[in-house]
Amino acid sequence: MSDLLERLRGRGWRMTAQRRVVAEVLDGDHVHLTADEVHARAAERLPEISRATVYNTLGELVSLGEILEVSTDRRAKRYDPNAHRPHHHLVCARCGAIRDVHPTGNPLSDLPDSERFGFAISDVEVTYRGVCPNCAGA
Amino acid sequence: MSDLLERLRGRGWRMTAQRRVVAEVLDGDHVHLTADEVHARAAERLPEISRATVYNTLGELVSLGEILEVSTDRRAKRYDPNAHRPHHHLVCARCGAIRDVHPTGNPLSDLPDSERFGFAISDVEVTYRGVCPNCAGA
DNA sequence: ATCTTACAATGGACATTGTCTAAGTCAAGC
DNA sequence: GCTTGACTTAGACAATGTCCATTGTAAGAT
Repeated sequence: MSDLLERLRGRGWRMTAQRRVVAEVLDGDHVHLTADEVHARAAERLPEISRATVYNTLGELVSLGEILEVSTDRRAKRYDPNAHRPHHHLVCARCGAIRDVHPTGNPLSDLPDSERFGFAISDVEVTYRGVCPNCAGA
Repeated sequence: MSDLLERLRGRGWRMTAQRRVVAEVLDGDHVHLTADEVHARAAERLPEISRATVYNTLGELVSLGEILEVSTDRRAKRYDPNAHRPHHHLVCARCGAIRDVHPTGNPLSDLPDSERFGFAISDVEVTYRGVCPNCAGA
C-alpha cells in the first residue's frame, strides 16, 4: 500500500469508510478499472456502498490529480492510478485490454503552426490500437 | 454534391429515400455531426425517418469506409465525412469544436518495440486539445 | 407493368453509463 | 458527547445507443 491515503488526508480530505475502500481499490495493481468495476471491488469490503458515492469519489480523485480518466472506447470510462508519469495508451481491438506506454518524441512538435488554427494547445492524447498477443494467438 | 451516391450505388448499396438523405447530409460541409444532428437534418427533408435508420445507415457508411467515427469526448460519437485522407483531430476544450489536422511524422515510429508488448499495432489516433481562438477571445 | 422477395425502415422497448436530488448519516472539531 | 456541514444513499432521471418484430419497398424476374 502506498501513501495515497496519507496524501489525501494531508490535503484535508474528510476520510470516510467509503472513500477509504475506493482509494484502496485503486491503490493496487496498475489496471484500468471502470467505475462499476471499482464499485464491485469496493462492495466486497463495504457491501452497502452506493454507485453514486463511487462516482463522486472517482471524480474527486481525478480533480485532485491522483488518478486519470481514460476513454479508449465508447464504453465506460476507466480510471488509471498511474497519474504521476505522463503516458499514452495501447488498446487491444479485440479484448479491450489497455497498457500504459511511453512513446519517444513529442507529438506537439509534429503539428505545424499552420495546422493549429489559432488554438492554444494544452494537451495531446495518443491511442495506439492493435491486437494483443493473447487475442492473436487464439 | 460529390459522387458519394454514385460510389455507393456502384457497390450494390440498395438505394432508399432514407439512405439518400443521410448520405446527402454528410456529403456537404466537412463538419462533424452527431447521429442526432444527422437525424435532425435528414428529418427536415424526410420527416418520418427514424432514429434507428439513421444509426443503421451511419454504421453501414462507416463499415464501407465512406465516413469515420470520431469520439473526442464522452458525449455522442461524431461522423467525419473526410474518410479518404488520414488525419487527426484538434478539439476545443471549451466549446467542443473539432478541426481535422495533419501532423507531420508518424507516431508509430515513436513507439519502440519494447513498448509494444507483442501487440500487432494497426492504428494510431492522436487528439490535440486546447482552446480555440473564439473561446479564448471571449 | 406486375410480381416476388430479400433487404430496409419503423417505433418502441430496452441497455448502459452517468448525473442529480432530497433525506438521512457521520467525521471531526469544540 | 454535541454540533454541523460535509458525505452517503436510493432511486429517479438523462443521454446515447441497440435490438426486435412488424411493415414497407427497391430492384430484378417474368
